[in-house]
Amino acid sequence: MPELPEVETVRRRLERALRGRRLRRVHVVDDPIVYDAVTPAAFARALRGQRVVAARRKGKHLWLELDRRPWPLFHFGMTGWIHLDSGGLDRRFTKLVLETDDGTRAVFTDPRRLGRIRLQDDPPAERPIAELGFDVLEGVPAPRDLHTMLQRRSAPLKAVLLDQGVFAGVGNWVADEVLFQAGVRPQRPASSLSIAEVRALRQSLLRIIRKAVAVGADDARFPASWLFHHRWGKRADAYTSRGDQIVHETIGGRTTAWVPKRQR
DNA sequence: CTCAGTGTTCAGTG
DNA sequence: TCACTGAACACTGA
Repeated sequence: MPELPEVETVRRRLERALRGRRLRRVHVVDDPIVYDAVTPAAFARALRGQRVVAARRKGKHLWLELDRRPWPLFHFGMTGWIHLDSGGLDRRFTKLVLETDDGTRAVFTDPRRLGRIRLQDDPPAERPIAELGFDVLEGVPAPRDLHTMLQRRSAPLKAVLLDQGVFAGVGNWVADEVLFQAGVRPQRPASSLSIAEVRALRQSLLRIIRKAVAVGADDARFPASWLFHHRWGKRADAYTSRGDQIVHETIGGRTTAWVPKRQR
């Protein structure tokens, strides 16, 4: 379930587990779809024996800084993940295992194979990270600047929130939660928002991202008032904690859960 | 058997 | 070129 809060949570775990450690073993699985523009063998060769300096992230992309380039870069797609607790994993979906000199293991898995493993000399300067907009944890523009950016976009706000070239790290659940908490209808043209609405949207975004990251993306610890707890399973009897009805429709090409009574 | 899905990319259109 | 839309990708689980 990888949107920014989930990826940031993995980044922090990886940094704690791998920082300063040497990669003793690199086990790769032959998968020409998940390994993008690099063969698994070449990927393994580049990593083996290197020391991990840091774990970095921008938007939903995660990479390891090693003491020698190139560096490994990960994107999780819809179903990818990196596990540090390798117990109970379904071996069918394992694409990569990194083992450090102290025996720690990090396992990349992805059943649906929409995730990507890459090898790059300078990830922030190369595609796809170079094409990202601002990271919604690190650098959301001031309300006036954000308003100016949105003025130029006629697409539904939901679609613009999902545009990684603008809001890097926002995914389907975060977008719906932001729109719900800001009280804005998802189908509104982005250009139609007033400065006051942009301010509310921005505040909701910051609050949601910071809270989700603070609780380690553990949804059981998301506030009870969040739409998140009620949005799953397109059931006609879905209601918010305040008893308002939730509707589901496709907006911006994605299933969108929203509350007509609260969003204008 | 059918369909939805916490994402991205590409083709087609205006 | 750019913005926008919808389909494609790939696969599991309900």
